[in-house]
Amino acid sequence: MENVLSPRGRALKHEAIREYVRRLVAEELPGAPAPSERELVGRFGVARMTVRQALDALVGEGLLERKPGRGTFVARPRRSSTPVLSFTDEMTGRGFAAESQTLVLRLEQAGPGVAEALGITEGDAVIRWRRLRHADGAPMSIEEVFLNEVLLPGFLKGVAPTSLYDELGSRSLRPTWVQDTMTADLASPEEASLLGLRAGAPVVRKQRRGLREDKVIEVSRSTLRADRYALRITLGGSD
Amino acid sequence: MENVLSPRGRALKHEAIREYVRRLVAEELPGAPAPSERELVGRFGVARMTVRQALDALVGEGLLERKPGRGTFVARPRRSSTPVLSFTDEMTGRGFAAESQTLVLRLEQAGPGVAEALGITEGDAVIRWRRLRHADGAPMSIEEVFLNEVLLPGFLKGVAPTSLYDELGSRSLRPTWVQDTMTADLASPEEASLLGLRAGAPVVRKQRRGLREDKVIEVSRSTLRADRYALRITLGGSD
DNA sequence: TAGTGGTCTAGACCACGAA
DNA sequence: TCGTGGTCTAGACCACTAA
Repeated sequence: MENVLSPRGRALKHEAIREYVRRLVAEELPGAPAPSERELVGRFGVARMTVRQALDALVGEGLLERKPGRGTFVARPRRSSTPVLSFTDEMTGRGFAAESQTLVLRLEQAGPGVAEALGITEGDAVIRWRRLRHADGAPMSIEEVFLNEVLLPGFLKGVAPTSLYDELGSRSLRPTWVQDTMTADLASPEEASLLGLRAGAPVVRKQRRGLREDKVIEVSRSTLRADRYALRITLGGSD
Repeated sequence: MENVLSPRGRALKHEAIREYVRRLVAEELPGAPAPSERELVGRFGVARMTVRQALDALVGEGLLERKPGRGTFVARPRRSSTPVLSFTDEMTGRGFAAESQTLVLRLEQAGPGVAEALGITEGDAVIRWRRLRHADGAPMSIEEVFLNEVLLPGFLKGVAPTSLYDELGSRSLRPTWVQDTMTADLASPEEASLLGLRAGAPVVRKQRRGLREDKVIEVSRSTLRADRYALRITLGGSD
């Protein structure tokens, strides 16, 4: 039987089995049994090693767990480290409505600091996007993002997207990991005015480098109201 | 040939091969070739699937990477999320000498907040340990840790350990993951005095729950000088 | 006792990369 | 062309769990 589905050639049996089981199990609760290995051998007419290869992948993903002598079961989702979220995702996740107001959106020449952080040359074109971000209508933070213009042709011509990360995602440029640096400081008069604070109120300063496959996609500086924002992170393994 | 090495019985061939390769490769630089699968088949007199099982484990650990058509090679260490570090580890890693001065170390009854956070009952015995922490001789932070006394019998009788995490490690209670919450604030007069700041200077407040296998080991509150401390974290996948 | 996952064999053909 | 990893077969015996 020939197969022309994937450009690379044949459909792989272990992939077919893996996706079959993934779909079967998608809506099951943790602890529900998955098909046994021998059952899948029968269903797909395949060697047991092939079934095991498929299940190994799902076990590696944390979707399934094996219990020797008992069977294979849907695993409870593993606690994981804090994922990379956009402001919008983060606020939505906390039950707030995220809005934002663009203060600056234009092409500039990269200064030395931004060039260094983005891994480009000083004077190269960068997109600078400064926004005042609200949660449930109240000002929350000032965010200034710098993007490498070369990676984002036509970015300025489109309507300003609501979520930067969604827009990057549509170009397959959503950062998959970030390096954040955070500290505390006092609000400057301008910041205080934008954020509705008195000058000298405490703020969180956050710098971010967003990367994908070791390429810097995004560099940003944010100033957040300390009275409304706490960073919550989970670090460490998943035992 | 009989084998009595492991209490469970036989030595597993794939484990033996895995550890053999791990040792071989331990001191190699990234990019160095690992033995080919067929070479290991010959050396161990074993089926190729068995060799693959051993190598799969090492690939899963990120120690090796396969390059189809070329071979198997030592992988460059994967960038990982920020590990769980003690204050001592963290300062040492940044090139500072870590010291600390105990302000309070005694048994108390858990208040409602601490009891909740530790997952015990209000009034249960907790160890409270408050320290002023220095880096290179200058005050850096005030840290207050609460520990479940039941898990740490005799903790107060011993000499106060330098590193809490080392002490916990010796009892197999070192947290393997932590939930941190951080925000910015202004130093109280007492904090300012201890930290050598003027009152109203910005500080970072960090709350931590340290866990091991879903059991809360440690709860802490720290106040850090914002002018000397920035939190650096890496989040996200490892592509 | 019957079923499960864990381990293991001794082959096979394929696509790919380097020489 | 030759060696590599990727896939796959059709069995086997084992320890363990649950009925």
